[in-house]
Amino acid sequence: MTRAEENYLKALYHLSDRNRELVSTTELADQLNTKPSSATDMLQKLHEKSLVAYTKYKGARLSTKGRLKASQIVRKHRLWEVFLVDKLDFGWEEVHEIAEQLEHIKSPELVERLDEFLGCPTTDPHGDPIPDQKGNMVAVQKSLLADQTEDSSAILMGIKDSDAKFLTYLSQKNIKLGSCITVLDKEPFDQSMTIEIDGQIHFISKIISNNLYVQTL
Amino acid sequence: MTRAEENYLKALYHLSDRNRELVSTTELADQLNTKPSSATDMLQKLHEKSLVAYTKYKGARLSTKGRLKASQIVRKHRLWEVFLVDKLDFGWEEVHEIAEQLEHIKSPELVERLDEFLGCPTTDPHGDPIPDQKGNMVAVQKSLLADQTEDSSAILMGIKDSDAKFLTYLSQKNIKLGSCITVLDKEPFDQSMTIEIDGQIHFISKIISNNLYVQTL
DNA sequence: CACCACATTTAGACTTATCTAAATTAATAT
DNA sequence: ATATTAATTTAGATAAGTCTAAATGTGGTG
Repeated sequence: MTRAEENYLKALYHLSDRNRELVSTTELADQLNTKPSSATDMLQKLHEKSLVAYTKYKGARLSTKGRLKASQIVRKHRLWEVFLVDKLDFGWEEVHEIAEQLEHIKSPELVERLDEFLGCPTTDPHGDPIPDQKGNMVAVQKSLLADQTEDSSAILMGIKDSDAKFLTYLSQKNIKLGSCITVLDKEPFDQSMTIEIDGQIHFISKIISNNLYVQTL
Repeated sequence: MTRAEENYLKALYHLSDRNRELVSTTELADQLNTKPSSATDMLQKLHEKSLVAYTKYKGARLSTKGRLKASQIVRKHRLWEVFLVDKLDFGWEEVHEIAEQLEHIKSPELVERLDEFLGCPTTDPHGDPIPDQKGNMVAVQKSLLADQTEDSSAILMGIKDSDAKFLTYLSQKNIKLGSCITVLDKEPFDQSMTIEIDGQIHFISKIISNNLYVQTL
């Protein structure tokens, strides 16, 4: 498995997670910052290798074999993220790029020893579940902060789209996984919220609250 | 810096460490399991980039810039080896291959945090010194076990050529870095030795004793 | 049902790193 | 000093992954 192949499998894994449908070459190319023609080439190659079910002009889907491969890469990515945050004290906004590299290290033994060393975590620093060796993972019960009612409290469980800028924004406001969030006020007009975290008051837009997964208390 | 470029710099670093002379394309190619023609191509490329001083038909030597780059790769390699052995309980014979991959991870921040996490070690699990960020390292006072006299004792400080088979051989005999070795008998004829380690008696050939660095007590 | 707009694929080119085989240079021995 | 040998370099080919531009297919709309 080359690095490029792994990246395509991972991209398909993430895209079909949400869609459940066939993934188009354009979607795939966008996800990977490449051109559709490159995606076509790679899909044909991965189809040859039985990692992807692909029909010309229709789209692609991971095969069982491909999904397993992809989940193992995601597993590695998230375990390394836990390592970087828990052991090396990186901030959660700094780890994605480094984990993108570490996820390609080839050594099954290493993955399992790392897992054990970290105490077999089930979620990564952004709240995303870590697949086990077979690709299974615990389904975390997550709802959006945007859907919380006024005066309710909830625990921050995860981030929907964790790009570095957003994570930095959260860090600055001292918002972390596990933080208890109380909705003091919810504006019916634009759905912006006034929330309390650790005694601090913040005003957040719907864009923000729509990007935070919580578990209602 | 591509991975191939890094591997060539590292190979030059290791070869010129012992030689101190110009490195030939054949030597370099052998070290990397490639052909001399490939080495020629890469040397020209690295010369363009001012990482290597190379003159046609004569040989190559790292530039100051190239040596620094190379030492940083070696630094990463050895730090990761310490991580694998100290934190993940790998045997010293298992870590080289994995570290060959990890040494190419690009993140200066990661290296320094890893260093700190490991307690800023000065030698790797095979007793080789770990360069600092500037490429400096502590010169360990090492002599060969083969040169020890009868009835003397010494501490095992390092391995000269640490290939996996040899390391496995040592593991099986429970010979580790830091072990105290007493030379009970030295055969003048073939220079084979009878040694004692942790109360156990072993017979070793000159080939073995010539591959073990010790510090005389 | 034909046509248009858009998505998708193909064709051909480029880059990196490698190889084999041929040409060239250096070193050595007569 | 020259010829032979061995190392080295060059030339041309290959494979992976990407791109641009051109060709082709798909689906919706009038």
